[in-house]
Amino acid sequence: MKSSVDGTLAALADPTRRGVVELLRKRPYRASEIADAMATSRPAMSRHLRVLRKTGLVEERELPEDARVRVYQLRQKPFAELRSWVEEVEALWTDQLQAFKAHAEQRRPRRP
Amino acid sequence: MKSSVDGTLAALADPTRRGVVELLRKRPYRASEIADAMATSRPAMSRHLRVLRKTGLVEERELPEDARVRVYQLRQKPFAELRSWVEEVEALWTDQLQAFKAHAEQRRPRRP
DNA sequence: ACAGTCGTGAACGATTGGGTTAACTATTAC
DNA sequence: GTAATAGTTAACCCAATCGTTCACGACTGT
Repeated sequence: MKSSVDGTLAALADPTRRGVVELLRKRPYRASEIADAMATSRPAMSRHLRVLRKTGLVEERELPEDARVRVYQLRQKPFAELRSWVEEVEALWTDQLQAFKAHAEQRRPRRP
Repeated sequence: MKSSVDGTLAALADPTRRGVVELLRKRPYRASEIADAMATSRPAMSRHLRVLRKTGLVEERELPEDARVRVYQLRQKPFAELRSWVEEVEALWTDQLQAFKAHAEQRRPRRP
């Protein structure tokens, strides 16, 4: 059973791709703009965008007035899934602390 | 400027390490228990735990009654930071959609 | 038709990352 | 004391990944 966040985390692990995500927070950008903004070559960026597409983090559409350019835009679903995964992990802390205290108290410190 | 989440995401990108995190949600475990649970060798797990330690995702402590064993436990801070990063990205969607609609409307479809 | 632009794909090289086995240290048990 | 255990470190191998350059197909403008 592979979690739905595993592709997302792998995609976001790369600093360039994370930069793309942060860029696309503002507004949709075309591929070449993204490459320029991240100071990477277009072939390299093309592959990064492919990864982001396959994991569903971004969505591509065609610009109506110029069929050569592809405009990229964020998709919310993977982020929502990632957030709920993190929240799930975080949810256990109070219990975790209780368990730790309970464990620590039943042990006596060893002598120095 | 490197974000505080970049180490976190890199650490969580590996399935084994993510498995460790999910295991540690329940309670603290000792290193060898973790290795057994993930079905990986102890040296391999040792290195994974080192990564998790350096990024602050886990915390190591010594077992009082046996100084050989190291018990690992989650730390909340990086998860909180990751969650707030995701929330920041998510926060822009309504604006994003508005921007998209505005953009789309000012363009007329090209002729077939 | 021709030149220029947008983006992708392919082939190469370099780097990184994870796994393995084999020492090695520190601690505990006998 | 010696033997056994917990965990890490070191040296090596293999696979995946990222960037580059070059070539290509699709489209646009003139």
